Amino acid sequence: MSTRERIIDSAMAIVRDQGVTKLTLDEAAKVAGISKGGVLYHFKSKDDLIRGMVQRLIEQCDQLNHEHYQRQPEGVYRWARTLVHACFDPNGPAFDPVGGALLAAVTVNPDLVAPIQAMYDRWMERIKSDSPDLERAGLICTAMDGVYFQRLMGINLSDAEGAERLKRHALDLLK
Amino acid sequence: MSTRERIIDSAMAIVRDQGVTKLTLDEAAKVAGISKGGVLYHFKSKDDLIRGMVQRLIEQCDQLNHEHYQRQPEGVYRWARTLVHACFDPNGPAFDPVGGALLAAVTVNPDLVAPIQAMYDRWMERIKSDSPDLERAGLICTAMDGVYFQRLMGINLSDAEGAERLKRHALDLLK
DNA sequence: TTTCCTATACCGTCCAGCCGGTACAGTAAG
DNA sequence: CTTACTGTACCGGCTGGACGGTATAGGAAA
Repeated sequence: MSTRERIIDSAMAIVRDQGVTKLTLDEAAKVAGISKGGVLYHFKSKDDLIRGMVQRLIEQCDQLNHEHYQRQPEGVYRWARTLVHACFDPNGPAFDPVGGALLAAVTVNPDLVAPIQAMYDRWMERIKSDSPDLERAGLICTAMDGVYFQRLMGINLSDAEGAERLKRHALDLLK
Repeated sequence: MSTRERIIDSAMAIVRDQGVTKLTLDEAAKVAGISKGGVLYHFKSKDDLIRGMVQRLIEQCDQLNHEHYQRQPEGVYRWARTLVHACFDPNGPAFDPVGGALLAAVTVNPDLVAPIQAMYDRWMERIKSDSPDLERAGLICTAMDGVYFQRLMGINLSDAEGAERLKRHALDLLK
């Protein structure tokens, strides 16, 4: 794996394990096993590093969505179903909150969220394209955001089995 | 209004207007019109200040919920309906992101979210008490979290009228 | 030799927390 | 009444450390 990728991994791990405020160039370098100079060679500023993290997050989300899309049977609500499955995929970025990048971005510089907004817009287009009842699909997608939000914040509205039931219920509504 | 309350107000305003990273004791003091020493007299540390902000947020949420609960007609899903109305109340803490306190808490010290978790637990108890279909109520509450999340992050899944339709759709499901 | 990558040393700034003070009550003895 | 004392609220300077960013040199591979 390239050094650049290792640095992003490290930054993600820091945000996940220690919190956003502990994400410093020094710490990222230490975790990645190189010096601060090395980090600053690959990312010309801290903002740039966060941009890289957000980029990574988006790529992982897109890839996961495409994987699940392929696996979903054709028919109405295919994209919405995809989103639900992706949201609950234990190996996806929705778990193991790689999405700490989001928090880091919002915290340090709200402008860095722009690419995420673009990702949302893309999703919304897809949802629109194959959802007979847009209100219903929208509600469920928003609920998926809620799930993600709770995980990010470390808040639990329901336990593990509750989450499983939520997922099934959402999918039931998309038949 | 007491100085202590004024300081919390100022801290909230800073998070809202300038971002979490700009929340410093100096700045809070400046906005509140007192000195840093004064701030530290009322809050013995920055964490303590944030605790105060979170506390305030919770009180506002609880109060808003009780107001809306009174206004809701009796019957099933009364608490769930309350939550939806509170979430879309333009004068509630869900708008005018006082909830920056949440972000501040998670950012600076994840432990400070604990009171929020307790608030969620209280809500969940209430929802359980009067919802015939718990899965349905849970899905909708989670969607409300999603709405809040999007507002916090400055992300829009849908526009203003889309939000209004979402609200109506949620309430239709709770009849 | 040139290019790519990494290490070391350093600078300026910012910030949390500390602390010695001030102002101003109230209050109680003399 | 007045003096002496006490507690509350607040001020503002200081310090030690952390952090972002720069400059520059070392070294390996091609």
